[in-house]
Amino acid sequence: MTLRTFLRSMVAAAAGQVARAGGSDLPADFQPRIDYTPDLKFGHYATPAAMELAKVLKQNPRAIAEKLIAAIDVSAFEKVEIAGAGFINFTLNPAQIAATVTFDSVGKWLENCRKETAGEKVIFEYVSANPTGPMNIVSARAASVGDSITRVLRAAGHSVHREYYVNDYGNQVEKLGLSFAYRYLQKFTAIDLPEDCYQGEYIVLYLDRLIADGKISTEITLDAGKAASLNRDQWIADAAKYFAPLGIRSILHDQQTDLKNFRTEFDAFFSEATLHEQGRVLGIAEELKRRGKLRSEDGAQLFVSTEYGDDKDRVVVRSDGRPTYLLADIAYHADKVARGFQTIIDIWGPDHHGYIARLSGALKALGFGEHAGESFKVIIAQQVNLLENGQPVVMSKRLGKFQTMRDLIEKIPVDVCRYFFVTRGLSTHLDFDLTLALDQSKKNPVYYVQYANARIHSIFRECGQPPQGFATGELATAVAGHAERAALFYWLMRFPELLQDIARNYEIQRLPEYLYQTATLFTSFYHGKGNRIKDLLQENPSHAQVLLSLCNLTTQVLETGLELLGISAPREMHRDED
RNA sequence: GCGCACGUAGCUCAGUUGGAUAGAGCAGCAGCCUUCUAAGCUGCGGGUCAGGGGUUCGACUCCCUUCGUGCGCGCCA
Repeated sequence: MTLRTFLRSMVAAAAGQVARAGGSDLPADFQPRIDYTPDLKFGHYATPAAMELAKVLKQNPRAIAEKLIAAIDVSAFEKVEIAGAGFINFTLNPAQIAATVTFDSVGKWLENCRKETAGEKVIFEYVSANPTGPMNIVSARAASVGDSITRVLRAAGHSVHREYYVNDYGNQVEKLGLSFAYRYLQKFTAIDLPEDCYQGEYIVLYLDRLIADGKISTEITLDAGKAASLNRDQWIADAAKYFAPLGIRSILHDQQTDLKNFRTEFDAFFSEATLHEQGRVLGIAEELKRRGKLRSEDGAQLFVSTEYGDDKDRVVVRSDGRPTYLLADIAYHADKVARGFQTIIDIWGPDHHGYIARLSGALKALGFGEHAGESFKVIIAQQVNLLENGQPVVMSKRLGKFQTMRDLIEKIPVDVCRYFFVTRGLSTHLDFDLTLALDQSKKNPVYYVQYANARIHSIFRECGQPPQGFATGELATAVAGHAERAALFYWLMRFPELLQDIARNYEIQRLPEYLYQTATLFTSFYHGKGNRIKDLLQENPSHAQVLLSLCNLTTQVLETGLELLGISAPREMHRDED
């Protein structure tokens, strides 16, 4: 259990009792807030429950706080007191901590805390870059954040399916095939690349690879003579059709490689084309029609998204009978529902926020959200301004001159990239200065966290002690009266609570922040008077053992936390001499 | 024009479903290596939380409004 859960149930029981005595019932789902005190001198946890109850009971908060305390077994605590407008501050005693946190490894502790979570069946979609070119920096941001959130969701007890949607259907696929065809023809003939082709040089690189690998069929293969004599339009049409799936496959393959190198894992890559092939895209239009959510206009079918807060109704079937991208996306999300997911989360790029209303409207129209616990949430990953030497790097996909995710990984260590992306909330635009990231790499916060962990293992090495388990009761007793030890210990006790919070609000940036603070508190303990374990080993061996166990708890939290962020946790680090 | 975001220290950003005195890194200044790693530690300076109004015991947080920035407003994806 977490200490917070322990306190929450205690305060909830007291609040119920006080409310009943005051002649009113609390809402069935009333959960008192349990906050951290702003300073350990106020205690370990605090609750503003009396202020919340004051509204319901129409009584003075401090008077209610008195009654709440009377309903709690105060003798079990070190101290319970009322402060300010009516906060109740709790100072736990070691026996309570020993009884609540009873595990000798952080892994087992988290495993036990998972039982507090009503595990949801979650599908988390992120990155989903078009398979028509290399991934950009926003994809890298979404990859870091999405991957880390899903790891935390799992650690907190949810079942998570990680998915990547592949837009391998429609205009852009044809456009890609055409781009390959023209690039191939250009090798033998002077011909301009049409404007509606992908202009990037990467097409040529992929083409060269296909040629080198002997992947081009004899009907399409060109040589100088054939290029001069062929029916050009016919060849282009055939070649475009031939190259399209090959190009998609090659590009997707590279995207998967990049993601893997970025330590971003997916459980499935979902092909849009399969939905079309199975008739499920137009099928979902029928379903919407049955539900009275389509209307006709100029021969096209429109989804009445205005009923769900959209600016205007949106075309889902064109007048020529072809479905739009929106319809395919509706079918895709309907498929997620059909697969039994209750919580559907997408991370989208910055240019898609106008799209949320129509898609969530469509899900509502199809009945998703009518059952308790069903939710659809879109998180928008805002744009990244890439800077080099303080100057913006121009990113223009059209001109094919854009910074790719691969460039990023090649330039900057994955540990630094992932930490950097995940430290900022997704909803703000962020400046990423490549030069700065490299120049300051030695001072980068991620190294500070890793260094703290390496230091702990250095202690283990120096003391000749392999990491042992930890006994929380003994620790709580040993840290009492030592500012640095206590600050570190009670901070570590929050770890599972933090994961529970992130699993609820998806604010992943709180994890790196927490780990940084953990490193700071550890380092300050490390330098603190009387905390030098190597010396204590002779002077006071039992004391040394307890402090080693505090170190062990710290490293387990750091290593688990870094793992959740996909960042390595080296146990030995050495400075490069420059 | 309409819609959705964002605006916090010189710079980049945190700020727990509204909670006690608004924080960190970088940059700046002053100290600290016979020490389990100085990739470190200690201290200092730095803020009308874009402006104004409202809601309440309490607002960086919620509502309204003004200003600024970004994005979206296709029978493209």
